[in-house]
Amino acid sequence: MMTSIDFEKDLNTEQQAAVQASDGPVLILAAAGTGKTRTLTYRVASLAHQGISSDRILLLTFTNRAAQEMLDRARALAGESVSGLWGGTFHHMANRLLRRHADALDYGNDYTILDQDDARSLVRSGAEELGVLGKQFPKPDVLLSLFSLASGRDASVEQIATEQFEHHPVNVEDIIQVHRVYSKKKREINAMDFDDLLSNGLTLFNEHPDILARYQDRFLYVLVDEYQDTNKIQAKWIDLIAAQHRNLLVVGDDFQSIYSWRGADYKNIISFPERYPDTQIYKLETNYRSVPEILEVANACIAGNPNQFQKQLRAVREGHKKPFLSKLYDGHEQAQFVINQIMCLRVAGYAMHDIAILYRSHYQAMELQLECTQQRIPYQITSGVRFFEQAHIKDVCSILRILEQPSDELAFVRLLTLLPRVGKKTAGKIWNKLENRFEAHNNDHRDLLRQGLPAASQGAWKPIEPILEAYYKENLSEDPGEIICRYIKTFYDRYAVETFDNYHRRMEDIEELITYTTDFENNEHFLSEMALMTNIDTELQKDGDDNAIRLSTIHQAKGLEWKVVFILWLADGMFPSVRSLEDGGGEAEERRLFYVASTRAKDELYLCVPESRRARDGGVIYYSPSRFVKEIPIDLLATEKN
DNA sequence: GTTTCGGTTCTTTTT
DNA sequence: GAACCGAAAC
Repeated sequence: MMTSIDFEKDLNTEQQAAVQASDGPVLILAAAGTGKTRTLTYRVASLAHQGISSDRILLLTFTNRAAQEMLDRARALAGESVSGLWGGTFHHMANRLLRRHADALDYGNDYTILDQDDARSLVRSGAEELGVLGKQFPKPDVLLSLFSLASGRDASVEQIATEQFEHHPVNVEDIIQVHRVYSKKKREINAMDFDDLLSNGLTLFNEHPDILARYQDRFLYVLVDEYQDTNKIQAKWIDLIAAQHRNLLVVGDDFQSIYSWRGADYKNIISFPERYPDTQIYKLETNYRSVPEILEVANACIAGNPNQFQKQLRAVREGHKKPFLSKLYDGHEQAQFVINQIMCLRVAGYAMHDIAILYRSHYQAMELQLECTQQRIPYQITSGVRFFEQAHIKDVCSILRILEQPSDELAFVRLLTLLPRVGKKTAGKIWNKLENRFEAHNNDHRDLLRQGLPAASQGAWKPIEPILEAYYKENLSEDPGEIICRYIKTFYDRYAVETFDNYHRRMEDIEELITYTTDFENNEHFLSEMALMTNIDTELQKDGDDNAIRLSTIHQAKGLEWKVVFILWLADGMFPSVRSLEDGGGEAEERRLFYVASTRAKDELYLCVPESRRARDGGVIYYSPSRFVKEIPIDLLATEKN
């Protein structure tokens, strides 16, 4: 048995009650900063303590970061007794099941996972084939998010498209056609996008009761983090897998539901007690994170939202300072203000990494980035482009993909179009000649390929061929890093230096990628993991710069905390953003976003309210302060320095 | 007919 | 920074 855990000492009474809840459905309403992760990990440890074998516990999270943190903390607490735990994101779990059972749904078990980029090009080529990609038609990204919404809400594309384009002259029938072609193409190349992982996971259970029964029986306990962010498909899947033992514990905070745009349905959490009438409900309201002045602002801002579980954040910390409201002329002045303030905070003893600047959208941080660079203030930003979706990373992975999955057209085309004088058309022709399949160990296939290449690319292709052969001869499927190394040596290094102005940085990324491959036992595992891994900071960049301030979107800041937080662009139209207000529930969600942002702060919170912005045509747009700021009783805020 | 190049425009949020 | 579009180059 492991060392004993002192539940009474480590947890407050609210948390203890939740951790020691008896079997059956449990709903934990955990407000921001109330020790939600702590409660969940202690629950896991407590189950292990009771002698429940950890491989019969399923723990679902939303982000890779949350999964990692939870597993680490559970292990620290309960040691090896939790090592067999099944834990990860929904997408990971679905992938884990589908790798075993995809054949039951007429997929190959070696299916590829498409990221946003891949999905986009597939949709584009579908739309091109149908000849609908004119000016009057939505762009691939718009179509994709529409398909995604349909999938997540378990609704038809027709329904979502009709809703979405109610007031626009868009041919819904064409959209349905594109969706059909897109789905067909995915089948042809044996690929699933992120949504397919979830929906196929559900289909697997629905259509194969025998498989479902196995997992229902297996998982005695199912725990779900961030339940308010689940979509319909996920909720159904959870209900199914927990149906036999009914030991379903969900943790969430409807106040922090900020993902409805991708199909999250906070009704899942609201209606949980109705779906499970014997639910035990526990509320966590004691906040350890923030000073009372910050919590008062957070409570005040969220109180007006309709349809929610009533919760009040109760502070345990001592009073400090009121949040500071700063009215500024424009983004430039805002940047100046933030930087001046940071200087003061430094003098007051705060470290760089105690400070975060949060904003609605990436572009709202541009002026600040500029200013920080000029003033030599180190900053760390989680940028819009995700590590694994950068061109050079995808380039070197395309060779791994085509080796692993002969029907992966996207990888094939990507690989070939890197060669000189080979573009989409040429690559497509060769792919057709190969009858939509490239087996690298097949001599005929390689001959066909070579013959299809224009003269200008023959020289570049030649040294790549031996790598393909070596994959089989030397059994390199167990060492994807070696494939990348050889590929770089023979081709990509030269390509990169000729193509990218920031060659060195990109090659460093690739070096990191190679190191990263060693964590995986083979190419297949590596590829399917990295498709699900979107942020570098979760895995590759754990050792973030300790001496830098953090710039982040609010969405990416969820679950994190800093001593000092600045919120930028609190202007009506920027935050809440114009686009989010267009559809009905938009304002409430934006308000929750503001709530999430303000509850990230431990000691000090700064609300920045610029009143104008340069328009594209050179004019000036004026904004009134964000409605969220106006809603806060003025005496809760400080407006002058004390 | 294809590919490549150069200029222009626009950035929500994530697995 | 990357997606898009039109023009130049192969």
